[in-house]
Amino acid sequence: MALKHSRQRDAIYDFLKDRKDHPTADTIYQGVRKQYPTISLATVYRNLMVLKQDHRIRTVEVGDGVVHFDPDVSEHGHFVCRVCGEVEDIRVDGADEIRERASRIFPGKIEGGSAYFYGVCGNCLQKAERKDAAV
Amino acid sequence: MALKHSRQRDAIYDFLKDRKDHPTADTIYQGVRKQYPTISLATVYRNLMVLKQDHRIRTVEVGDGVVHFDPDVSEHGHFVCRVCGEVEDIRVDGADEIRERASRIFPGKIEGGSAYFYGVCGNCLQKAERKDAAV
DNA sequence: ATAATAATAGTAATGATTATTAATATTAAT
DNA sequence: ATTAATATTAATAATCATTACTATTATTAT
Repeated sequence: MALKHSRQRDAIYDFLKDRKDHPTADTIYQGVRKQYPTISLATVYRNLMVLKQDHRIRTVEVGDGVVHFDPDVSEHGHFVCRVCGEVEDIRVDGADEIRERASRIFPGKIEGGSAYFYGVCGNCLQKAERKDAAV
Repeated sequence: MALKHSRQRDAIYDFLKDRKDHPTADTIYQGVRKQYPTISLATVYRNLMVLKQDHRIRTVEVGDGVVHFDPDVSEHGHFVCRVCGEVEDIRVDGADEIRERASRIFPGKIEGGSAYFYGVCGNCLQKAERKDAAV
């Protein structure tokens, strides 16, 4: 018996599974604390690692020095807004084609991949336009 | 006058510019120290940020909790070996096509992107095969 | 040469993550 | 259901990368 059931792990996964905003470990900790007031931050970290190893969640690193977590393990990329910092899913066809092409030219074995896009999100773009118009 | 010249910054860039192994700030620090024994780690970090803002280098985040630096700012992806941890450049055609397609479906403005591949590098793959053969 | 100020060295502080440990919860076997 | 084995937890200390601070030094425009 290598892995035992734990209510805390369930609560962590339940908190994360419906979210689309890629929260950090601390955000998850704050959220789960409402249901389990005595849960420890270390417990959150440990279980997030377990869930990742089980491929039930994935990590997203966007360059802000903090690891984000994503309950959607299907193939998709991430967009990071340089203004507000939000992380959004972005689905573009052709990723598997790129992966295949990469496998052909690469001497090792490619098992996975991830794509990141950077720029300004729709919301921040609208805000900037409104500001321009006001001047 | 916003930016003054500095020998330390030159030394940092010179150390990095010919390397293809994406060293970390600490590795760069250890390297530059041979020439500038009194250079400070904080100086290395600060100048790496300056060089990044000037688009003379880029950062590469591979999921090991440390930021790596790359003097090659041309469009290319990165492969990370899950066995030895090495980071290799990988150039696949079609990235701009993907970027364009993403721009079409995304409501914001996409200014840049980066692609990561994960797996086992050629070296580690050979080692594994040799090991299999030995058994 | 001088004045203005950007950059530095050295070090303290921060913040995210991981390690430690005694106590608790889960599970398999009785 | 009890027990025994052990995975998990809460609490907290420790680690490690990065950033902030500050008195001093280097660079540059005049």
